Amino acid sequence: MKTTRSTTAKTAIYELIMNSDVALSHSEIQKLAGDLCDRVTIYRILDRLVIEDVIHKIATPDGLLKYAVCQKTEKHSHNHIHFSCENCLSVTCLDAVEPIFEVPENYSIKGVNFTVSGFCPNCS
Amino acid sequence: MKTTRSTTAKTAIYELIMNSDVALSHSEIQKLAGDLCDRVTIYRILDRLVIEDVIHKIATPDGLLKYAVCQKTEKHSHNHIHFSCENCLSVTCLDAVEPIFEVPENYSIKGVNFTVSGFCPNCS
DNA sequence: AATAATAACGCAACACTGTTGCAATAAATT
DNA sequence: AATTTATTGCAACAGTGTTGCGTTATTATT
Repeated sequence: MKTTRSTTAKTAIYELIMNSDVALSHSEIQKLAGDLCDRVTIYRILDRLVIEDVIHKIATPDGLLKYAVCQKTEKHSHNHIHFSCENCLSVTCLDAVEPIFEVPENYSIKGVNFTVSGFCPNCS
Repeated sequence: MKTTRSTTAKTAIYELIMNSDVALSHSEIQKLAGDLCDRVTIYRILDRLVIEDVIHKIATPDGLLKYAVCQKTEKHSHNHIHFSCENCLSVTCLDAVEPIFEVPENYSIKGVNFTVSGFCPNCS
């Protein structure tokens, strides 16, 4: 069977995302990582971390992908709101807030991606 | 002042989006439009239609941008849920459903982008 | 209806984002 | 230490979106 290995690049990138208070895009991670590894490797590491469920992917209203480690509460939930600042373009997880919604019963739900945009506390 | 003009390409593209029951991406519109106009023109027309507030932009969980004309109810609201099918990749507006949520008061809200993903009625 | 002003267009070129194949490297197991 | 193979780097490619500029076509004005 296919196992997963922990490499220097993978741990370093996980640390970057872990220690950031905003969600990071691939290009932001690339800048932060410097010459840690090739940019293709960053893509592959991000994919793996998402599959391993230690980070999650967020699409901003402009279609840019960002990655964040969410606070794991009692049971981990991706069912929370993200805030996307139109001014500084930062994306943050609003872990405390859980949206309430319903969909028609013939739809089956596998995941949610809720993003509210506007101005964050720093930019208001 | 800068005025807006109605051209054949613009009306045709608006018709395409209008008559589609799912949200359309740029490339889908390009295929449907054939040799109606250059692909750069499609980008510019989409931007204008969004600014004119007759269509709205949706980011799928994979960061792909799609465009749709939403049903205008009594007062037009972009504050509804979109459904993104993981199988057929279609995006539809669930106009009837309005999510309930709260954000901390130091955030100011200008827009929302709520996408639920899973399997649509056709793919369940 | 002809003219003038300029929004919109086509084309070419570019920048950014993400993917794939393959040989080389390094992590985990024996 | 040797073996297995997951992971990496590199090169090349594909898709997505943008910009500049000369030309075309829409709209308003005469």
